[in-house]
Amino acid sequence: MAQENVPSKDHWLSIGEIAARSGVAASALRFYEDQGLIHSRRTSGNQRQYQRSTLRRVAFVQAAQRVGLALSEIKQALDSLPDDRTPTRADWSRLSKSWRSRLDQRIAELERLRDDLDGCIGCGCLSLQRCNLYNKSDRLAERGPGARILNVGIPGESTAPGVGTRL
Amino acid sequence: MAQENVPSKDHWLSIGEIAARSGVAASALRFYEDQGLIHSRRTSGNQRQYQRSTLRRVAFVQAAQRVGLALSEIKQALDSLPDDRTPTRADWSRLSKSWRSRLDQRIAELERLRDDLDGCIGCGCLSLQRCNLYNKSDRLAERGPGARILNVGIPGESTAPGVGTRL
DNA sequence: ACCAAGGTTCAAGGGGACTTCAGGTCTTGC
DNA sequence: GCAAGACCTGAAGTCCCCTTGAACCTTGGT
Repeated sequence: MAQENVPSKDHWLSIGEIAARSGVAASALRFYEDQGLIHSRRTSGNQRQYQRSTLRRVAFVQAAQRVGLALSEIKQALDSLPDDRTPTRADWSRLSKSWRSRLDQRIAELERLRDDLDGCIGCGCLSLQRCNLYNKSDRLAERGPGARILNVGIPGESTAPGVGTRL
Repeated sequence: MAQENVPSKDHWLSIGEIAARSGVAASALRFYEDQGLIHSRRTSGNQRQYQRSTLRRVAFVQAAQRVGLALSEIKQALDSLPDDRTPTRADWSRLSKSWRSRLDQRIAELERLRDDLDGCIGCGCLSLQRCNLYNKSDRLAERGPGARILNVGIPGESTAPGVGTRL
């Protein structure tokens, strides 16, 4: 654990180093690689070597996960970065710009939720018919959280029960 | 005015009704019940009957999930509500207050994330060692793998063109 | 040369949040 | 009084995101 300050451009990092620095377990990194979120080259002895920029990719994955995105989506975003060369400032900038809107969206959503909570449940009002929480969260939650994302399942399931609104 | 305001206190709802009005599948409701998030009594024929207030519990669950809380955590919050009687304004108020701070926390977190993204990744800086994104995303803030927040509500929105390899 | 630390693959396991299925029961409307 | 539809249970299946384990190979320091 030395020399991390040395900006040697072609300093490749082992999986253990990436793990240590990103805080992500090596097993998770291998998993990410399987999923195509990160990439490595191999040493003659078949051990993984990552570019430094991988750290940033991993950080991005973590960040995106915190926002609630699935790995498959994150992969899509990362796919827009060049594999062949280290991403430039512009590359990341472009990517981050598009994600900012997602973040903003999500933040707005949470703020709305908070306000609704204060205004509706918080006040204990019983007029749930006009409650934002309800009107928001019913259709909003297409298919509950948990694991799957949009695409999965949702066979002819009824849902959208006319939004009873009447509690 | 509305008939449904008539305080027929003992109007119990079937699981199908709860499902229709909350937009949550009956199977999910049974699951929630298994997990102790909601409760029911049974008819002589062993079918579930829920109090109206269950709708609010379910709404709360949905809302909390959107914030990224795990069911177990949500259960803890709900456990502070009385089982035996319909929660009062004060009950909900107490609960929502504690929850609000979580929401605020989470919102702040996302804002920080957004700013970091702009400031660190966005700018393409290479000083990842001091990068907030890194120092932040280390394990402790996260409650581990498992419940992921789902990003619903942006079905058509396809951020990454994907095809062009450029975002 | 040796050995421990760190890596590799592949397979299976696990937690969270549900859904689906099979087979049987209850309720309701005609 | 009967068929259709709603509901019940328990077990198994699914998705996602990893972790753990077994068995073996590579690297690096003394």
